[in-house]
Amino acid sequence: MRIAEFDREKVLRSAMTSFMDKGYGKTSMQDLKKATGLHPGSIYCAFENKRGLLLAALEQYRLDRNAEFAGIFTGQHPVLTELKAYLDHIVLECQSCDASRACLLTKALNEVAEQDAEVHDIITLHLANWQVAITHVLQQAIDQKEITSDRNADLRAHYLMMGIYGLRTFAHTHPEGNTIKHLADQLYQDVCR
Amino acid sequence: MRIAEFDREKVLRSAMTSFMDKGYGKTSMQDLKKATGLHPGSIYCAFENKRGLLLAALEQYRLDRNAEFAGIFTGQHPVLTELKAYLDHIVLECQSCDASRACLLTKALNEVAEQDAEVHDIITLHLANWQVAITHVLQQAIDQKEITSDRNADLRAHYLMMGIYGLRTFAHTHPEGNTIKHLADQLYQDVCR
DNA sequence: TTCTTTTTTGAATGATCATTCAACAACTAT
DNA sequence: ATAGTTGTTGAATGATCATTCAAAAAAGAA
Repeated sequence: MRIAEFDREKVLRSAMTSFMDKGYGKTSMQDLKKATGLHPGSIYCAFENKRGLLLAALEQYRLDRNAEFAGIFTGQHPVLTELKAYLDHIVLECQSCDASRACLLTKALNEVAEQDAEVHDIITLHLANWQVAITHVLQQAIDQKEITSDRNADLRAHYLMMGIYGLRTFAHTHPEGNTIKHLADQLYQDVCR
Repeated sequence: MRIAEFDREKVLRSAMTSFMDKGYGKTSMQDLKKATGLHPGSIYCAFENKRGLLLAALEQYRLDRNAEFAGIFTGQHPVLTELKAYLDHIVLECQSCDASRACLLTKALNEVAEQDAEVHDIITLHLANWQVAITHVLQQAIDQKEITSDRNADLRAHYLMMGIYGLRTFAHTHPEGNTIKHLADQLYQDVCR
């Protein structure tokens, strides 16, 4: 027996970053070797494929995002306060040095999901789980009378997700100033109206 | 002298479709040969490059979209009526058989603009022109008292664009039913509120 | 220690790709 | 008609890429 030497999480996060920076297709095994410190053979031994590495990276991404979500929606504050904090967090992400490094899910959805049914299904499932979580949050807000019930939580969640997708794309061409912040604030108002 | 035999617009639209279907990177010259009917040498003679073909296709896309825009915003109807028709048009596009074939600009922005400054600038310019056109439309609506002036045309235009970007991404995972239509309707209300 | 099993290493492989090029064909101008 | 110019053809080129593999190294079991 022999135990693998590398730190799986570190490797997966490096791969994630590479895939987000250059896209899956343009990230060569050499890039991945440099980024992860793993030689080609090791990658194939551990993940079977370049595609297998993507799948593993997507899973790690999901875990990280879930942890982030849980760290914000702790239930210690009013739901709407936490929702606002969540949106502010996303705004900061969009405004960060490299906005194009945003959301591996969306990126992979655009690039590879169209040609790979399994990847499509995985990403769709992740996004569906995210939607369920957001719907749950908004339902709580309705239950606690923080927002009215004349539009149900599902509709509001759909709209919020649409807005977040749009924010990220918009940020590609408007990284400067606080346009993103303004848009996020209005999105918040429209979702909670 | 000798005149090129192919129909430039047809060739560019074929290339556009290929790039939208498979992405720029995964569209091989063989794919382009099949799609356009042009042999590699002819493509290089006419467009210098695969990249040159992308630039030409982007320009054709811009022309087509401008024509489409002008065809809807004719000034023959109230501005808001035309805006609603525009959004309905986009909804149909999102719901069409292959929603992933949407917007070459957004697709190229995600895939190649990050690695190619010139492509980035071209796309950013196109999107900026689109934004100016939408702002103009909304300013007309304000001038004609169809909507209030308590939020200016620029803010409304930004929000509308964000929403349209979001709709397209959302459609990738929710092609079914009329979710997209509902979202577009609410977007319309929020922009015009 | 010695054997067995698994990982690591990095060069080799074969496929695919964008691009080039030289021969050829078509059109214009004289 | 003919020369000159330019588009077309499609095979050849060289680079890049994911993947494989055989040898070496490491770690636990005996």
